[in-house]
Amino acid sequence: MATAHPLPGESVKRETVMETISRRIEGLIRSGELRVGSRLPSEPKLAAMLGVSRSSLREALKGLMFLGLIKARPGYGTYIQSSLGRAVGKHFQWMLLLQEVKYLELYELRKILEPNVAALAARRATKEDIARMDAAIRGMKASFDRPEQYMAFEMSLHEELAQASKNVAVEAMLRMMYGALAEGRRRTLYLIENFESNFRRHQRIFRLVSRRDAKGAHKAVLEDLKYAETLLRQDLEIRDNLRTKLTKPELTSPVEKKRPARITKP
Amino acid sequence: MATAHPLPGESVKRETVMETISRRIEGLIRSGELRVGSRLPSEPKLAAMLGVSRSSLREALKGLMFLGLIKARPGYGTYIQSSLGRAVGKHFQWMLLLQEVKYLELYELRKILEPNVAALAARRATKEDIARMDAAIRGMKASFDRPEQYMAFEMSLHEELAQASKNVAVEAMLRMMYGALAEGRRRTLYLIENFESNFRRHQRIFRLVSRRDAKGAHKAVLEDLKYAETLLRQDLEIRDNLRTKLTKPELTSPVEKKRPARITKP
DNA sequence: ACCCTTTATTTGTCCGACAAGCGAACATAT
DNA sequence: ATATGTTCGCTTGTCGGACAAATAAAGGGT
Repeated sequence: MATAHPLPGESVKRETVMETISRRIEGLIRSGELRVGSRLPSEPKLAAMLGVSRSSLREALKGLMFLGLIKARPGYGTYIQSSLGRAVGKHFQWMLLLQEVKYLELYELRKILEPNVAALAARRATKEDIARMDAAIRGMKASFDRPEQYMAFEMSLHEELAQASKNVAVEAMLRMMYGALAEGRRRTLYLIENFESNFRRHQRIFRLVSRRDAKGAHKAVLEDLKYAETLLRQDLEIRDNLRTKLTKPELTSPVEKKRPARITKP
Repeated sequence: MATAHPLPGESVKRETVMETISRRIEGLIRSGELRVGSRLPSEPKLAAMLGVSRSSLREALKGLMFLGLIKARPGYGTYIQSSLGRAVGKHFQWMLLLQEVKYLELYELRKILEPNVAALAARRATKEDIARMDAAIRGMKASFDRPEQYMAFEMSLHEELAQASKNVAVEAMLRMMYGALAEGRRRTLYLIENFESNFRRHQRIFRLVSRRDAKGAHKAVLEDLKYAETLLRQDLEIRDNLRTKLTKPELTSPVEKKRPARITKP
């Protein structure tokens, strides 16, 4: 018959209602009828417009909601919102959860992205950007004894840096990565054995950015990441040693559930 | 009091069923009960297990489907699949659609990511990776007269480079960016006025990677991107001139739709 | 001028039903 | 006995209707 290969390409499946609605809404946006912030028709009306039931429409809208494209509030309506919300990082968080992304790989990605982002920020940050970074730095300095608050301020500093790069694509990428990174935040929290040392490195980065020293900021961020990576690597080795010693073979059985056979009728 | 800031965090809204189910499924994956490739219970059973109706469950599953986490086939079942599918780039495509990402910003991001990816690939590519890259190169050489086929081979070359970096996080980021880039593919297609010149630059990159010259590959990719960026910039200037000459002020009115007032009852 | 209640609208959830698709078991024919 | 067509149960896709919860605007009372 046709091919012996499994033919990885899509098979000839009918278009589902969800895809249809997705395309229709995309068309509405392309034509300019729908903009960011504008309100969608109510679900019954939209369902009538598209010629589908409200149930099917709702499933499609839920999909767009998961993507962060629209936001629905009961009694108020459904609105198109910027997709730069914090839901953007969901993908990466799930990938990390599914063990597809190793934690050290994220640090390699960070070493590629963040130094360049700092360099861009050093060139393009406005006075307001620098003021917000300064606020984050001062917040960090005042939170040596509150680890989670310290981490929150540090994260806001990184987000301000991303915003100061004045590149929305770069900002979205970083936000996504930070979302995945926050997933394992607890793992790295106790790694900061010395908050003052961590603070000094961040303060140095901030000063270089505020002085428009792009190359210096690039170098400082890279050094900071390398240092953090060594800490993480040591921690992973310790954990790995523990795991190999306490191995539990009966728990590692990858039982693959097969489709249960149908019960025969007598 | 707590803080004078507007407190950008979420307000105290009740958790919706969708979020609950999302968390529950996340828990099932964390506990190892669900792995990539394993089958979820059928919708009626799962709804009973979670104590919700099938409708609500389906909406939540639809959200996970949009994220590319699960895949459902009628009459067969719902399975957990790798999230590295081609649906990953949806976010970026939508952002580009919503005019949140400028096209030139994507090139700035490319200039940050791709040279480093090429350097990683030069260090880590296996023989099989290089063989696939060679196939892509040969495909490009044989497609000078078929633009879309040429672009397809060029894209596959870039994907092979990403895969050869042996970093899934980097690969996912690149895949996402290429998805957005493909959105404006037609715009850039005719910019390649000289396919042989484009081919030579790519061939040079491939040779440097196959010879394990990380620094050389880094430099070559950066030069290629700068060249492509100048072409794009010229094109954008031409388009901008046309637009300012043909300006239609009556179309620029950003009419913000307000919620329609309720009709008073006499 | 301020506060409370009412009311229409909108989204969230649930239920029941049927169609379409799939795979395994069964029945039949060659 | 092998091969082929059919039946059957299960699963997802779609539909329609119904009610609850939330929201904002209008209206009324103080």
